[in-house]
Amino acid sequence: MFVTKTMPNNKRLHENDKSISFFEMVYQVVALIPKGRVTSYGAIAKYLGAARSSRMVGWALNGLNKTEHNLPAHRVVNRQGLLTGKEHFRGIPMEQLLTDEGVEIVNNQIQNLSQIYWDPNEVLNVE
DNA sequence: CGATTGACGTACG
DNA sequence: TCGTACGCCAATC
Repeated sequence: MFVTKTMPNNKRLHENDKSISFFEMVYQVVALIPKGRVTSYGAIAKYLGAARSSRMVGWALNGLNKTEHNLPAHRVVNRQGLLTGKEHFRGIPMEQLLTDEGVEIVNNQIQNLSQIYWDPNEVLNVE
């Protein structure tokens, strides 16, 4: 796995722990996305304390492509619910992965996004 | 080593 | 409401 020190069960893992990289924190959050739910690059970036680094989230996921991983990267879409990264998936298409989890997709657009949207800021940052 | 480029998002006109 | 500009961090050119 990519996680070496702080595990996902530790909330606010990014604030006081500088020992892990931005990428590793992205991987941790992605691993937490529940089945049948999706989140956005920006939401992850915001949760990591870098609200304007959403591009890096995508970049981090891109790094997963060249390596073996078991992360649900297909559950990360852009803010509009578009499957912008589908072209980068090898093997099973991103659209099928989501459909198998019960996510409705029409023309690369996730339906009822607001219902299945999973915001790490709300779920993981509950004080 | 500087410039460009991304699985994006926000700000501004 | 729509189009353009820029930021963010890391990797590639």
